Amino acid sequence: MDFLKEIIGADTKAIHKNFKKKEIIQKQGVVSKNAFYVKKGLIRSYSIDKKGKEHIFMFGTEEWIIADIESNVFSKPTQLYIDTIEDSEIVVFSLDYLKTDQSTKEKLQKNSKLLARRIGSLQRRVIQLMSSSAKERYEMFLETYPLLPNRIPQKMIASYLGITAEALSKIRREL
Amino acid sequence: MDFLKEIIGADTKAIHKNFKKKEIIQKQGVVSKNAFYVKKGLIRSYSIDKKGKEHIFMFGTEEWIIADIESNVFSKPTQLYIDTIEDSEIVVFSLDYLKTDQSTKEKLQKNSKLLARRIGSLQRRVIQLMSSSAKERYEMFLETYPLLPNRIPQKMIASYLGITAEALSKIRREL
DNA sequence: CGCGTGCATTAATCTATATTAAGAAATGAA
DNA sequence: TTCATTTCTTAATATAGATTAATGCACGCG
Repeated sequence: MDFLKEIIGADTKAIHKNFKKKEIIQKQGVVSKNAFYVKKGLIRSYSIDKKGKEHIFMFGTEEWIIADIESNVFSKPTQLYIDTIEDSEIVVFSLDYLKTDQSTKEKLQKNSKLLARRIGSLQRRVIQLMSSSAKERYEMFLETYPLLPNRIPQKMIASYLGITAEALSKIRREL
Repeated sequence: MDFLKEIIGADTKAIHKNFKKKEIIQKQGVVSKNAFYVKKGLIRSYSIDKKGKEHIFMFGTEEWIIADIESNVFSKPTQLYIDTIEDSEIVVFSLDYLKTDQSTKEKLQKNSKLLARRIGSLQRRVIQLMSSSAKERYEMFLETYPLLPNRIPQKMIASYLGITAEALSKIRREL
C-alpha cells in the first residue's frame, strides 16, 4: 500500500471496497477514470468480441493495478470489462496523476516507470502472440505466472492464451 | 520538432542523423538508452524468432517515436531490431526523462500521456490478435494506416499482421 | 543493356487450432 | 446429501492459415 501512495499521492481519494466473486467492477463502453489496485484476491480484465466470445487481457493478483489506462487518461470509452475471479479487496482510485497540481515530480517519475513496465509486458505479449504456438505460449504462461494456474479455471487460461479450452486440454495432455 | 522538445527538454542532447534505406539502427539484444524520432522517412521495429522469421512490431512514419521503452527505462536488452524502410532523417535522443534533475513536471506529464497512448495502441493490438481473423486485421490496418500500404512491400504488411505474404495475397484477391 | 535477386501471386498440400458433440468430473446450491 | 450447473476432457470433423513450389514481374546493379 505504501507503494500505491507513492504513485497516487496521499491526497488522492482512494476508496477501499470489497467485492464478492464474479462481481463486475467495470463495464465495456463506459468512460472510466478509475484504476483498481488489488489488495487481496484476484480480478481480470477482458473484452467480449462480436461473436460473444471472451478474451482475457490481463489478470490482476495481489499488488497489481488493473485499469484501462488510455480510457483513464484520454476519457475514451473502455474496451474492457473488469470483474472478480475471487472475493477481493480492491482499492479504487482516480487516475488523475496528470493534473499538475496534484502530483510531485517523484510521483510522476514512479508512475512513468510503472507505465514503461506495462508497455514492456504488452510488447512481449504482442511478439509472443505473433511468433509462438499455443503450446509455447502456455509454457511461457506457466513460467511467468507459476501460481495462477492453481487459482483460475482452465478455460480462463485458454482465454488469456487466445485459444479454446479444448485446445488447451489437448496441450496439457501432451505435457 | 517543437513537440519533441516539449517531452525531452531543450537541454537533452539530441543528435540528428541521416540513414540510407535498409540501414540497421538498433540490434536485438543490446541495452539501448536511445529513442528514435522520425523527422522524415519510414522505419520499423521488429523481432526475429528462433526460426529466423521476422515479426514487425511497429512502423514509424513522420513524427513517430520508435523505441524499446522498457529497455530504455530499465536497461534491459532489447527484443527489437530497428531499421529503415526508406532513406530517413532521425533524431536520436536519450530517454533520460526519468532523472529528476533533467525534467520538469510538465514534460513528465506530456511523457506520461505519450506512454498512455502507446499502452492504448498495444492493448488494441493484443485484443485484435486474439479476437480477429487475418482478413479483419488487414481491414483494420488499412483503416488505421491508410497511407502506409503505398510505401511498404506486401510482405511487411503480412509480417505486421502476423501472417505470411501468401495468406495476405489471398485475402487481397478476395477483396 | 541484360541479368540476377527479391517480390507478388497462384495452387497443392499440410497442420494447428476451431467447432461440434458428448460424457465425466467437479462445484455449488437447496 | 442430492440435484443442477458449470467445467474439463475426448474424439470427429472442419477450416484458416502455413508450407512448399513454381511462375511472372520489377528493378537495381554490373
